[in-house]
Formats: sequence, C-alpha cells, structure tokens
Amino acid sequence: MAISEAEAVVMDVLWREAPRTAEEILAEVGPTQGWQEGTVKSLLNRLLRKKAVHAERDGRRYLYTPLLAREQYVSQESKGLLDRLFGGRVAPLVAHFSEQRKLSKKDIAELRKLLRELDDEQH
Amino acid sequence: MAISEAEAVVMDVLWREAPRTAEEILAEVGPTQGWQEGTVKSLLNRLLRKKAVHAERDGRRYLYTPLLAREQYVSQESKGLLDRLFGGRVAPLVAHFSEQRKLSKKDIAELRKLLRELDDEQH
DNA sequence: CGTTATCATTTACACGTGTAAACATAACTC
DNA sequence: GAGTTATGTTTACACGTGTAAATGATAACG
Repeated sequence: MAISEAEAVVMDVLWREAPRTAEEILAEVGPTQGWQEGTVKSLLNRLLRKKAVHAERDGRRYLYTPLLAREQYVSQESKGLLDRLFGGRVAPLVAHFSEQRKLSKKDIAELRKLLRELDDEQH
Repeated sequence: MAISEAEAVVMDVLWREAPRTAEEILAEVGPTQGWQEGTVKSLLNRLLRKKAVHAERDGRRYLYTPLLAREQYVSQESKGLLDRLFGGRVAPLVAHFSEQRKLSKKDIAELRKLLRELDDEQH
C-alpha cells in the first residue's frame, strides 16, 4: 500500500539521516508539524506494517531505517502526477510551470545545462 | 476541501466537454473505471457539495458543468508535488525525469523550443 | 523488590474515499 | 390512474488517514 502524506514526512527525516530513534524523529517533526509523540509512533508503526521502514532494537528503544528508497517514492509520485495530469509527458508539465511563471532564472539556467548535457551524451 | 482522485476522473470528463448528464459521464468512465451508475452519482454529489461543479436542471435530468477550472486543479496538484518533493523548484524535477530516462525525444525538442522562447521574451 | 520513568503497542475516533444499494420521485405507458 | 421506468438523493459500509489517549512492558532508581 502507498504511504500517506503524514507518513512521508516521517520518511523524509529518515531519508535525511538514518538510523534514528522515535525521539529524534519527534524532535525534528514535532515543532514543524505540531505532532505529539503518539502521532509519530503511530506513523512509524504504520510504516513498519507497510514495510517502508525497518526497526532494529537498540537497548530499550528502536532504531528506524528506511527500506523504501526516497528515489523510489519520488519516482512513483512524480510519475503518478505526470500520467494523471500531463499525459505522461514532461514537456507539457514544464510548459505549465512556465505559464504559471514558476520558472526561476536558476531553473532556466539549469534546464539549459541539462539539455546541453543530454546533447553531449547523444553522440 | 480538495477533490479526490475518483472525483477528478469525473471532472476530467466535464473538462473535456460540458455540460453533460450523469448518463453521459457514466458512458465515458463506466467502461474504463468499472464504475456503476451509483458510483458516478455519488461522485457528482460530492463534487456539488464541494462546489466543484454546478448542476442545472434540464427536464428530468441535470446538466453538470465544472466550476473548478482544470487549470486551477492542475496548478494546485503540480505545485503540491513540486513543493513536497523538489523544494519547489522545477529544474530538479526535470532532472529527476531525465535520470529516470523519462524524457522522450519529443520532450527534449519541446523543452528546447520552450527555452528559446523564454529567451526571446527576455529582451 | 516495588516504584517510577521510558518506550512501544493497542485502541480510539472522526472524517474522507471508493464503491455502491436502497429509497424517493416524477414522468411515461397501457 | 397504477405500474414501470428513469433519475436523482440518501444511506451504507469497509478501509485509510490524521491525530492521539490508554495501556503494556521493561529498564532504572531508590
């Protein structure tokens, strides 16, 4: 089963650094999300059930490690959006952001670079 | 409240052409989604409650029209993903698809064109 | 050791979602 | 006009989600 948005917030912490204890995770997300301890524990348990994280006992507590790779999650989510909204094609997505004035100068520069590199690989 | 994925499928039909009757919508999505009449009616009612569509009586039936614009929905969804997964920046998103080999030749050509046009606007 | 502090696990609960069945109502048919 | 047909409206129900409170277990403390 897919992981939910709240669960992804927890995963994010683990993707930045792992393994971590529930306490450490709470310390990071508690303030920003306004979550209590029980909330984080629940989310961790659901992630365990979904095999998205692994827990290893360390004395009295557990150390949590991601099993689902961020890259995989990002791929799924991105592809989902692309397929649902843009016919599975990237250019229309970028065009959308362009129309929306959501392309920063930096974005544009990076896109140019990316295209140049693709060119180089080509032949 | 945000519209759900199933609801978006119904919206899609209306975005392609409106107004439409529930029957017409069912004819389009029933086969592909395997939905019964009741399902489509429920979704339409939820969309009404969410003010995403408008219904106008036409004799014994209703004609449904989208109130929420596709462009608006697409923007919300896209921005959501961009912010959650790519720090709100477009270039990393495109880089992701590039690494994933999800850029078709057509995409690349279109992106080039897009960048050229942006250049033209610039000065 | 019995008590407290520390974690984890279980249970809870309201709300949204997917998916209809049941029910209501008005029009159409014989 | 009573029964069937076509629609829409209400109700249902299991499951996921966000958000914990309650409970259980275990190690540390006095």
